[in-house]
Amino acid sequence: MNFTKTTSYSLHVLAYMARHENKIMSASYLHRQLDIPYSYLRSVLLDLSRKGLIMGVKGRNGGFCLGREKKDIYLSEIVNATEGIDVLNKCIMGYEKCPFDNVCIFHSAWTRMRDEILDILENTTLADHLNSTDISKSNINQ
Amino acid sequence: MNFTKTTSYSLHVLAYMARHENKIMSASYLHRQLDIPYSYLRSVLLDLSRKGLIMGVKGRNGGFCLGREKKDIYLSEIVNATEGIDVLNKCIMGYEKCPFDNVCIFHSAWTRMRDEILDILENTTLADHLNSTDISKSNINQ
DNA sequence: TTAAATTGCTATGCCTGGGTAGCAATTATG
DNA sequence: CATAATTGCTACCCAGGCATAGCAATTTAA
Ligand code: FES
Ligand code: FES
Repeated sequence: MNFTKTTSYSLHVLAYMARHENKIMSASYLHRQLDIPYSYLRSVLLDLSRKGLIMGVKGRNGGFCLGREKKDIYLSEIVNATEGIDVLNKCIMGYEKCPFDNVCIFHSAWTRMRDEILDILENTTLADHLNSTDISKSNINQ
Repeated sequence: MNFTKTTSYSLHVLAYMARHENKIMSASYLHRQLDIPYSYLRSVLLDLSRKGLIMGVKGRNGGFCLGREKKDIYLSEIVNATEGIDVLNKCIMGYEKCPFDNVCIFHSAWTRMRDEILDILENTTLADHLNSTDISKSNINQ
């Protein structure tokens, strides 16, 4: 009923990196700053790195930084890299051909919200995001 | 990002039963009518039965019928019996204190939709549902 | 009486999201 | 050089949603 934790973690990490640009941050540092389980954070970072959203720097004093400028990273790409943006194209009720003739009782509320979220994801970059919200100190679910 | 299949199955079964009230329907009959995998349908029905939403009748020609009058079964009870209605109280981004001060970028779209869905769930009975939608022949996801 | 159809119940399996752990390779520091 | 800190990578574990299969008990039909 909401984004996966992996997506949430990724958005947090990338937003944090955007806020402190040009700084190389290690997994252990990010772990301390964002309260994301270390081992899992490692695998999330590896994944984001493989997908080009961040760039890994090996060796002592190594770490990660944004793979592109923050004004060129759209939130939709992040969601796509984790759970895939298709989650938003599914009918809330599990129907196959939802958006068309097959209208359930939740249909209107669901599609309206879906369109709004999609619009936000596709038109907000990390740079925009910095100006609109403040998620520096996380209180993410455990 | 949407209701579980179990919830969807349950809503379908109960809506179908409401439409044909006072008729005892076996699992295999419902399976044929609603295209829900037989074995899984069995366990869903057992669960709904244990929770009192439907009533099981044993023996040949046995089956299930609504546990209460259709005007006394609210959709929220059904969702509660399957995945729990709490899914709707979480921040879409994984924040802890969503509805209060901690506002993420999706907050407005998310809470608006959430309130609408909750309102529908808590104020719609199976009887109301019959008058508003038609989900008799399902094309549910496999 | 025997067989068929049914629910009640339990055990099992698969897949995915979330999470842990460890090892090799790389780089900086003492 | 030796050690510490780091990423890259892989293997593994666990829980829950989804699904299958089978057995016992009950009831009806032939
Ligand atoms: S038919 Fe898909 S949300 Fe209603
Ligand atoms: S703070 Fe995220 S949806 Fe409310």
